[in-house]
Amino acid sequence: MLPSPQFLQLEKQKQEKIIKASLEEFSRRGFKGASVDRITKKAGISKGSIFNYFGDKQGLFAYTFEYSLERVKTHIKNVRDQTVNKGIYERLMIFAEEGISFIRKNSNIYRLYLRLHNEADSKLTTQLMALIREYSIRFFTELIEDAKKKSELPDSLDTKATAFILDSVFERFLQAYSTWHMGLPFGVYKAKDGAKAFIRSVIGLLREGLGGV
Amino acid sequence: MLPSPQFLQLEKQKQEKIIKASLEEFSRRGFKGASVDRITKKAGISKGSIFNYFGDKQGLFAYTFEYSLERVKTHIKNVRDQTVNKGIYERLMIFAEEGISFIRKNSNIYRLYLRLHNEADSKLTTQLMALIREYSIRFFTELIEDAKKKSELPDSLDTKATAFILDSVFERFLQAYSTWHMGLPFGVYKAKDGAKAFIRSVIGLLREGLGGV
Amino acid sequence: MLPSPQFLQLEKQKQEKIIKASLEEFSRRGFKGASVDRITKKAGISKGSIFNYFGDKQGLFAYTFEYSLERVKTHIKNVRDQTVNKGIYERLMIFAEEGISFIRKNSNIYRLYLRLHNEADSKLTTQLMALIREYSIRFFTELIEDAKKKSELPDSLDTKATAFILDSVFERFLQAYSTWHMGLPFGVYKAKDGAKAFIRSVIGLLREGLGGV
Amino acid sequence: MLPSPQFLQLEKQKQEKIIKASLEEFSRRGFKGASVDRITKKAGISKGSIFNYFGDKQGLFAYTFEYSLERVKTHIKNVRDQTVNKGIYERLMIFAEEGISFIRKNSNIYRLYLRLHNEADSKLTTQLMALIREYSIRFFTELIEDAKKKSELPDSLDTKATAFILDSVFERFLQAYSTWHMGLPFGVYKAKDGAKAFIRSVIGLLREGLGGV
DNA sequence: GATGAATGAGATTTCATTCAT
DNA sequence: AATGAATGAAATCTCATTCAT
Repeated sequence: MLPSPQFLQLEKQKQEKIIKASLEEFSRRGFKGASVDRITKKAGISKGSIFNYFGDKQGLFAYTFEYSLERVKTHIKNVRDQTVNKGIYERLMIFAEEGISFIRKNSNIYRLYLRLHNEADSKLTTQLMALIREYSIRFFTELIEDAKKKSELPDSLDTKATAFILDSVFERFLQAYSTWHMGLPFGVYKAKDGAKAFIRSVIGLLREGLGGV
Repeated sequence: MLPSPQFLQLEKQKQEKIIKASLEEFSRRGFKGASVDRITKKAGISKGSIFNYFGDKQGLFAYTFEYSLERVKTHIKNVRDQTVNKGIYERLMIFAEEGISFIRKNSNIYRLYLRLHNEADSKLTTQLMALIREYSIRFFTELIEDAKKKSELPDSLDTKATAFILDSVFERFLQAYSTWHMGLPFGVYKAKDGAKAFIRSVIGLLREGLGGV
Repeated sequence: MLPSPQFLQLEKQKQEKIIKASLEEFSRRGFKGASVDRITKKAGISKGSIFNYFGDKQGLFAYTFEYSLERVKTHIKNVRDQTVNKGIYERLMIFAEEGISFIRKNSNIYRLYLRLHNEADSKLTTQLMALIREYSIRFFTELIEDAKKKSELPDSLDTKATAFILDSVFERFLQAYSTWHMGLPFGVYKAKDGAKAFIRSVIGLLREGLGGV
Repeated sequence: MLPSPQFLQLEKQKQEKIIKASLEEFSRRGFKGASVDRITKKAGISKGSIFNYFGDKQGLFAYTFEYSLERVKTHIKNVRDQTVNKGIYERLMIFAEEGISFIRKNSNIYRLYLRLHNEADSKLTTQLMALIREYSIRFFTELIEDAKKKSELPDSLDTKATAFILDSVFERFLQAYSTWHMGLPFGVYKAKDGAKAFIRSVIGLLREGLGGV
């Protein structure tokens, strides 16, 4: 899973150019569909070099994915740490906004994640998927437990079910936001701050409940 | 998107054998990973025929997908019609149970759907994804509007946001249930009726709200 | 080790063209040095076909080798059967003459055999070499035992050592004859019937012994 | 065929390390199969240096081979000189024993020689093979002529044919001894001094003749 | 209309050789 | 003089698609 020392000694700019090309190709075409040839051409390096750096196609994919995952984790950690003093609902709101912002700047990373559903045969992919889901669920679990401690949420709340709901809704929200075809049903997305307003409604609903008999 | 007349003139049994083989291959390996050769062998027909029937690999995939979608639609319609006289929360509960049951019997169809995330660049796949989401959202929208008419849900409820939440949570529930690696975080899935109990908690939470300050 | 049915259904002429091209390439360049591309071009078929027929490069090599070995075995069997009523020394002489004649017509087969020394790592090659040596030694052993039965050779003769000497000398003779660079030291080879005269001397020597104190 | 002055100016120890690594690689994998990378790593020098020293892979091979040949020549010369006062048959026996001993200590050199059969198209290899055979035949010719002078062998003996027989049998003996798969047919090889006893029988047979009508 | 052998573009991967440092 | 990262030609192999039978 480690690239060769040669790769790590490249100037950061070149490293990033390679990762970016790889990320773009894998996120648009999936593992099988991606062409190492296209990646090297996009990255402006030779075919031989990419194999020197990563051993084989799998190695390149694994590194690209881990690199991306690291960026996501860092992003999430940052948001968590910067909102530690705020209330749970405000935190969720900020988390959604920052998620949108992250996806806007890193659309390929999100697409790469969506791809993973696809290659479920390979052990590698299965493990990667498990990593992500675990990480995400754990994040929400911590958020909820923290809120209970601070008496922002009732102690009686079912943590697992709540984490599940939040994870589902937020993942779907970002997914809908990031892929144009998911956004179509929701005109609100087009309006300025439409997304913000929409997620605010959703969070409100989750808080108050749908109600009814 | 239409197979050739020759295909439609085959006896239904043979048609289904072909679709089943195709569904199995595409759902297990994705579009790129699927092998036309394996499909023809599993289906017991010649390589030439499959191209006569569907033009190319894409055509076979498209038809297989549409066929599967039709089955899902029929299933959903049936559940909707059979529960038209029940309350909204009971309907949701039955919908979840029937979803589990459908997936148990048609695991390949659900896997095929998950695969679609993967091939997002091809126009075809994008359109298919849009179809599904639209259909699913529309189903929940109808459910909610019907419940409002019957005064089971308050008129003031934001229909779009509610449909979005329900769609997110239910899709994720079925996804978690159908793929072993998603189920791991939730021990409840292993217990008899664990899934049922869990989704009941989730629906309860959605109804009552998370609460808190 | 069996080629696909498709290959066996080709007209014999085409089959032979392919084997001939393969034999030529492998015998001139060894396994590693041989290029499947060059073979297909020489044989006038497509790259895909050769893999359809033989699975992979190894399969092509194995079949080519077995095909050649079969021809050698048939040749040896024929000579043995046609000389069964002759004396041992006349048989050896005829065996040498027929060996020369076979090599003249099948120089590639002999070169392929010489190549095998080279690829001693691969299990396949090792097994093939063992096959040949065993076959050759067995042939001489039978010849000697037959001669003992007919009282042409003394019963006290050490069969193993004798078979070893005959095998060594005959193999080397054919080797020297077949590769121009081995022939150089022996001017006799150039003269008409020089080879015949030379091997006659050698057989005479083996029969009478070198003598001396 | 000459390495660059830079190579010759290296300390002998380093030169030998390089040749040893090269010999090991070429003798185990043949010319095509050998990897320059592995050689440089084993030798502890850089890839650039090996090309500075020997021009290209062929040059490295040629030098390695000549170096090895020189060691063989020296060995043969030593045995010849140290046995100059002994009888011809005793000399042959010692030659065989010393051959076994040499191969035991220099298995790579012998393997390299066996490899040469393989690369018969390259002019280089062809020339090298010719060198060896010529040298070997000349050695036996000298031995025989010397024995004739000393009246150990009859003047009437056909020198060329005799040299040919001895060369064949001794080469084959060493070959059978050095490669495990050649040794299998001869159980005698396994016993202590089995090889010695066997070659003694063979030499005895050559001296006395096979006999018979 | 059905067949399946033949095709060849394209994929991944290796490795001798070069050349800037 | 030595280094080793970069190169790219060439190798093996796959597989959707065609087309003669």
